[in-house]
Amino acid sequence: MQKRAMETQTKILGTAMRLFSEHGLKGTTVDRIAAEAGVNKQRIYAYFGSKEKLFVAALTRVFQEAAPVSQSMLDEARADPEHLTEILLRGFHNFHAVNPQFWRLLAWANLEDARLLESLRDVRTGENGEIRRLFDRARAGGRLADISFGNYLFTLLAVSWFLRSNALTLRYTMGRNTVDENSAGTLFRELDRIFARNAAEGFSR
Amino acid sequence: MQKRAMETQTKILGTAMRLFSEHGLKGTTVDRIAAEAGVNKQRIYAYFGSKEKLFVAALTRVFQEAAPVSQSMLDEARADPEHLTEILLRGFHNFHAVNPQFWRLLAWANLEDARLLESLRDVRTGENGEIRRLFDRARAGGRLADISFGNYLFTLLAVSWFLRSNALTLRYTMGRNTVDENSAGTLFRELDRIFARNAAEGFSR
Amino acid sequence: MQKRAMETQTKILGTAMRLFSEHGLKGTTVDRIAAEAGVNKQRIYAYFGSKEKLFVAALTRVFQEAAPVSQSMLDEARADPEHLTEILLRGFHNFHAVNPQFWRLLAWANLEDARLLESLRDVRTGENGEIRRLFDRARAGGRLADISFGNYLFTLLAVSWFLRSNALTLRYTMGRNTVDENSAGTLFRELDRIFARNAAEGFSR
Amino acid sequence: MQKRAMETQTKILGTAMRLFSEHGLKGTTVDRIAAEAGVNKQRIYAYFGSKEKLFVAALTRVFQEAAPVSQSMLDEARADPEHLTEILLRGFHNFHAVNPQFWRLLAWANLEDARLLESLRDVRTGENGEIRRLFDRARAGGRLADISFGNYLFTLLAVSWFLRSNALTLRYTMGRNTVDENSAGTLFRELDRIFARNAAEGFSR
DNA sequence: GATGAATGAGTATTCATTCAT
DNA sequence: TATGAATGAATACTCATTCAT
Repeated sequence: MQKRAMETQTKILGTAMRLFSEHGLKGTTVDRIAAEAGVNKQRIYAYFGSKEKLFVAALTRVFQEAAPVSQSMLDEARADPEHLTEILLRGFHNFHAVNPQFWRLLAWANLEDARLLESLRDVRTGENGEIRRLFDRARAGGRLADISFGNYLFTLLAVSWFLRSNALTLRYTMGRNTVDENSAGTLFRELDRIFARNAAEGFSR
Repeated sequence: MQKRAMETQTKILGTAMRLFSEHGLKGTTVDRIAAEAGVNKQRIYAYFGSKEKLFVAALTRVFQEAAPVSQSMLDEARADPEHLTEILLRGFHNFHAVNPQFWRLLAWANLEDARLLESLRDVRTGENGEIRRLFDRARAGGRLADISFGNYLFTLLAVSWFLRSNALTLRYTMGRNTVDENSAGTLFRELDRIFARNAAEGFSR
Repeated sequence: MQKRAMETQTKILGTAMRLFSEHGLKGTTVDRIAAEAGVNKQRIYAYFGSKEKLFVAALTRVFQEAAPVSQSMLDEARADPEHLTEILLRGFHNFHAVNPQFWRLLAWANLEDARLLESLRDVRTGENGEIRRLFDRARAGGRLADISFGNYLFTLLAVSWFLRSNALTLRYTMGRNTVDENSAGTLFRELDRIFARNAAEGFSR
Repeated sequence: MQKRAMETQTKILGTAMRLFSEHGLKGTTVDRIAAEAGVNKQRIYAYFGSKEKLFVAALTRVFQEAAPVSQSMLDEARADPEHLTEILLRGFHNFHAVNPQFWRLLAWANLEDARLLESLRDVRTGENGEIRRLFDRARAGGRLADISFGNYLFTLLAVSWFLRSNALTLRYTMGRNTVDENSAGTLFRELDRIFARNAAEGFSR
C-alpha cells in the first residue's frame, strides 16, 4: 500500500470515529464523513466496503487504542493498595472523560445493532489480569469485601459508566437529588469505604 | 375528541413507543409507524406535529406509565428490611425486564439528542420518598452502610441499568468472565451483604 | 339560505380574495383559507365546490366590486376636459393603489391558467361608454391626438398597469434610470401634453 | 467539469427555463423537471442546490441570453430615424414573441416572490445607451416629442409588455373592443405619429 | 489511487378532497 | 349547517452506493 493511500485511510477512519461516536450509524452520512475528512467519497467504499463496515472498523480501532486499564492506574493501585476501589473508580471515570468516543460508540452499537459488536470478540481490551492480581492480594490481605472478582469489577464499571452516560438522563428524571458529576469524588470514596471496611469485618468474624 | 380519533392516537402512540424504543428516532420511519399502526400517515402529523414530537410524546408516555418504584417492591422491602439492597436491585432489574422500552427510549434520547429529554423535567418518575424512608430506617437501625441516600440509590440504579443495557457489550468485551444475566442474583446478594454487613460492622466498632 | 351560512360564505370569500391575490392559486392552501377565515375547511367545498372554483368566485367578486372607471374620475374629466389623458392615467393609477387585489388576481389568472378568466366574459367592468363620450368630445374639439379610442385607452391602461405590476422588475433590470413610482406624476403630465398638443397641431395643419 | 456534466446541466437548465416560465415556481415540480430533462433528480440538487436556486439560475440565464435591444433593431432605427417609436415598439413586441420565457419568468418572479429578482441586480440587460443616443439625436433634430428619455422608454416598454402579457385578460375583461394582437401594427403606427408629430409641432411653435 | 458524475430507493412532510357525526 | 377525522397522491430533498474517467 502506498503512503498516500495510508493517509487517506487514516483521515477517513479518524473522521468516522468522531462522527459515528457523535451521531451513531444512522445519524452519520457517508457524504459528511468524506467531506470532513477531505476525501473523495468513493475512497470510503474502496477501502472499507460499506458504511457499516466502516463503523465496525472505527469501533474496533477505538477498542484497540483505548485502554480502560492504564499503567498509571495500576501503579497507583500498587502503591496504595488500601484504596483499590476508589483508585479503580477514578481511573475508569477518567478514562471515559478522556475517551468519550469509547462509551458512545459502544452505546450506539448496543442500541442500533448488536451485530456491530461481534468484531470485538477477538479484541482484548487491555488486561484485566493485573487488576485481578491486585484484587486477590487485597482479598488475601483482608482489605476487601467478600465478593467475587467478576461482580466487583462489574459494579465498578457500572458505576463509572452510568456516571458518564446518564448524567443528562438523571438530571432530567431523578430530580437532581442523585449524584451529579462534581460529587463523583464523594461517591467514589464512600464506595471505597464500603467495599474496604467490609472485608475488615469479614475477617474479624 | 371523537372515539375514532382516540383509537387512532392510541394506535400511533403504541406503535411509536415500540418502534422508537427498538430503532431510535433516526432509525424509525414515519411510514413504518403509520403502516404498522394501520393508520394514515397524515394522522401522525395532525395529532403529533412531527416525528420528533411524536418521539417526545412516546417517551413522556412511557415515563408516566412506567413506575420503577413499584408498590409490591416497597411492600417486600417493608416486610424484609434486612435485605433492602437486594430487594431494590431485584425490583429495578425486574422493572427493566418488564419495561424494556423505558431504558431504551432513554438511552436513545441520551445519545441522539439531549433536547429530547427536556420534556421529562416536569414528569415525576414515581416517588423516591418512600425508598428514602426505608433507607433512613435501615441506617438508623444500623443495618446499612455509611453512605448517603443519593449515592446509595445511584449505585443501585447504575448496577441494574448496566446489567440490562450493556449485557451484549460486556459479553463481547469483558470476555464473559464478568457477570451474565443469569448470575444477576449472585451479584445482588453479594452487594446486599456488602452494603448491609458494613453497617453492622460500623456499629460494632 | 340562512344568515349563518351567508356569514360563513362571506368570511371564506374575503379571505380567499386576500390570499389568492397574494400567493396565487397554487400558492394558497385550502387549509390556510379555512384557518384564516375561522371556518371549517369542509364548508369551502360545500359552498364553492373546489379550490379552483373558489378562485374564480374571488376573481369575479373583485371584478364586480372594483370599478376602474370611477364616478369621481369622470366628474373630474368633465370639469377639466383639457387634461383628459392625465386625469385618466391618475385615475387608473389610483385605482390600482386602492385595489391591489384587482391586478394581482388578474395577473395570477393570466399566468397560471387562462381558463380562470373565462368567467369574466359576462362581467362588465364599469362602463367605458362614458369615457368614450369624453374622448369623442375631446377629439371633436381638437384637443386630442389622432388616435382611435381603443388604442388610446389601451395605452393608458398599459402604462398604469405596468407602473404597478412591474415596479420591482424595472428597479432590478432597467437600472432605475426609468421611472419610479414617485415620478409617476411627471410621466402622466408628459403623456398628457403629448396626446393633447399633438391634436392641437393636427388641427393647425 | 466533465463534458457529461455540462450536458446534464444544460438539459436541466433548459427544461427549467421552459417549465418555470410556463407554470411558475410553485407550479413546477422538481420531479417533472428531472423527468422532462431526462436526468436524475438528484443532479438538480447537486448542481443547483434547490428548486428556488434553479429558478433564479433559469431567470438569470434568460436575462443574460435575451437582448430586448437587438442589433437589427438599432440598425433599422438608424436607417429610418423618422420612425423611431414605431421601430422600437415593433422590436420589443417581436422580442417578446421570440422570447416568451422572458416576460413570463419576470412576471412569475414579480408575483411569487420579489426576492427571486435580486440576482438580476448585477445583470445588464443589453444596452440602453445606443437607444438613448438615437433618442437624443431625434430630439435634437426636432423629430420627437418633448418627453424625457426615461419616460419615453418606459411607455414603449409598457405598451409592448401589456400587449403580450395581457392579451387574454383584455379579451375577457375589456370586451374585446380594445386592441387585439393583430391590430398591434395600427397601435404602433398611431403612437409613432403621436410621439413624432408632436415634436414637429413643438418646433413649429 | 483519486475524483467527479450518476442513480434509485427512500424520507419527512403537505395538500386537496371526502367521509362521518 | 357545522365540524373533526380520514385519505392517497404528491412534494422537496437526501442517501448509500456504483460508474466512468
